[in-house]
Amino acid sequence: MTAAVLRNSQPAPAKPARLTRARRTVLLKALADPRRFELLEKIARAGCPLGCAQARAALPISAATLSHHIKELETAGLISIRREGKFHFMSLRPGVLESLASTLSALEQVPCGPAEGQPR
Amino acid sequence: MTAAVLRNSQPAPAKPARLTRARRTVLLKALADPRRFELLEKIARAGCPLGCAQARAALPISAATLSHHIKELETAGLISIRREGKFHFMSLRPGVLESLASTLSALEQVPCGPAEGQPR
DNA sequence: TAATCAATTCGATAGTTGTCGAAACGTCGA
DNA sequence: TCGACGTTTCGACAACTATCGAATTGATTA
Repeated sequence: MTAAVLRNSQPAPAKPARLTRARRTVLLKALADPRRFELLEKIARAGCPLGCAQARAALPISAATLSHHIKELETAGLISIRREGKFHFMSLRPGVLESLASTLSALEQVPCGPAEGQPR
Repeated sequence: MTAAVLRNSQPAPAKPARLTRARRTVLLKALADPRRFELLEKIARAGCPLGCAQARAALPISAATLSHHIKELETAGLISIRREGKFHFMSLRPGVLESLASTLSALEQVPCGPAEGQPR
């Protein structure tokens, strides 16, 4: 926990590898499906690599659909999969969400117009 | 201008109003279309409220499509529109992208496993 | 080798959505 | 009041995608 907190307490000084437009779109599309996001949440929250069976148990979808979503997340570069025999374990790829988040935040830095707070 | 700078210089101390799942999905869907994102970028970068005509000039789409995208962005709560006579001016709604960004970043705070940096 | 199990792929389907042209609506100026 | 213009709505269409059951692949075990 301390390590995580430390990593977090440094204000992440804006180096998360700028995203191309195409990549940004791919990421956003991958995240825009609610079930897929939920899956990603499970993977992220698990901390340790998550097995497909566990994912399966957590989501009310068929194996085929789960496989589809996993492939999407992997293709988008959001997760990586370690394949061990017939089991596959998924883990969050570090830094990717960070990059996207900072891309989004960057848009908020309005350079000029102060008035449009409540245009009402 | 000073007001905006001030508001911006405070580091937005991490309470950007937690998003519900539904809202998060709506936002992600709204951002996941490349043209719509581009439009949002234009609005954000313009600083001052952007007229439809300017948006129109900047994007290679028909008026109908533009209107559609504008509605999507407004429905998602990403922009607000000031309607003055026959002209409409769009501006970024402050804080929304921030909320989403922090939601995404929050997923990266792995609680336990520090080792899966490169599962290789 | 055969059976079993995990995961993927295939084929199909339903729902969503980005796009446009045409028509409609609202506002402004003549 | 009329016409011009900016924006929206309507209707339609094409492309995409989430979903599933069934068939397949690949690995483990009997």
